[in-house]
Amino acid sequence: MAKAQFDRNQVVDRSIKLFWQNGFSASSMQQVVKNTGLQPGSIYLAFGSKEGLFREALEEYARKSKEYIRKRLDSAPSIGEGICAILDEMVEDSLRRNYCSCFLIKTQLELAAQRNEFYDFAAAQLAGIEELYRSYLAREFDADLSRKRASSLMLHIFGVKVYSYQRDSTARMREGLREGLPWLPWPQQQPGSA
Amino acid sequence: MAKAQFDRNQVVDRSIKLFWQNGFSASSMQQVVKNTGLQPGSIYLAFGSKEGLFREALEEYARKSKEYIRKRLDSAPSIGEGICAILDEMVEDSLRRNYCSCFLIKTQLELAAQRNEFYDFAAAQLAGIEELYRSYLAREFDADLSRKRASSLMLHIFGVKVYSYQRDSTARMREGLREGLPWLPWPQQQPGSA
DNA sequence: ATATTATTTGAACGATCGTTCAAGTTTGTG
DNA sequence: CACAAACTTGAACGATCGTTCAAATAATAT
Repeated sequence: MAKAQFDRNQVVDRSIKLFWQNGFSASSMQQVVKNTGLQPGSIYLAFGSKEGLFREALEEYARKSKEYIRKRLDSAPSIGEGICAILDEMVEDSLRRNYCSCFLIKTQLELAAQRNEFYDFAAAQLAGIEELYRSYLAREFDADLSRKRASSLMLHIFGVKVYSYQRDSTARMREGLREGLPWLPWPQQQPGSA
Repeated sequence: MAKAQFDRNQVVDRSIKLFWQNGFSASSMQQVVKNTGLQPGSIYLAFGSKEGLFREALEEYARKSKEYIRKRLDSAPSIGEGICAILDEMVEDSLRRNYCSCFLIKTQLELAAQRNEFYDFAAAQLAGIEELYRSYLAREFDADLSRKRASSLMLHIFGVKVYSYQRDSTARMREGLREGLPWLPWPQQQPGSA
């Protein structure tokens, strides 16, 4: 009884990369074959279908995204400072050569018309991320304020994930975030030495 | 020399609807045939290719979007009030059964990985819309403030265009907009009669 | 009315899509 | 070592993709 000769995690990671970049429709199984090195038969035995592979990729991406937020906020001196750090890194990320927004957002926009399971999943995961932020904020603010600030935060995050495609947008985004989320403990701007 | 027997505007409008909903990849020429009533040959004589039709659809959508903003701001009592009205309508729009965000944003996200002419066009048009808002704001604020507020406005618009997919999000978006764009002349909340 | 040109028709093309499966290979078990 | 189970291989399938084009039709010019 031979065991799988490939690393499932690696295959899923490469599929995340492919689907994230090109979307579901524009990614072909032949590209998956090229990117993973597996033959069609192996992929279909392991994942069942293109949708099965996409599902696992999307689930893994969502899991990692939430894990990242938890890790960042758990290790931060305060929730607010943690959020500031996440946002700054998000803005920084838009400078990457192959910046491609957020896999969940892209999936939601691409598949909204079909209202299929992937759209539902992406929407639920994004709602889950808002809930995650809310629960952390609830440690420092009352329930009502936490809810309001979590949704305001998500509105800004979505904005950044789209605005990032604009040329030289980092400075404007940083400014916009500080204006729109004034309750966050943004680091004071250091005065110049002159 | 027979003239075209179809209404080009109508064909483009129906193509906008199709491409806007499903995206470029997931829209097939056979769907275009169904939705427009034209035969393949007629479409290819008139538009050259799927890309040619998509180009005309995207251009027309962008033209109409800018026209809409100009019309709304020109007829408003003040630029600020006009922008408030546009934003409120945008939030209202998210309640539509087949809400599908913004064609330019969706195109940008879908085709960013290929960095093709459509991505470039969508990015340029979105930048053009920011510039449009900036030029209107410049009538009421100084140059620097207009620039900052136009980009803050775009950040919020992008956020709304994604956040709209979340369930029951209108109230949260309205609140978030009023918090994030406090310099706009939002109508005072009417006190209850009791 | 006739010739000419513009447009429509729709079957058909090659390419690529997602997927299958019989045959071959590898691994674990007795 | 022999057997069986698990996995890999990769050619091939039918469906659908975007696109073409010869023939038919409609509209104008003379």
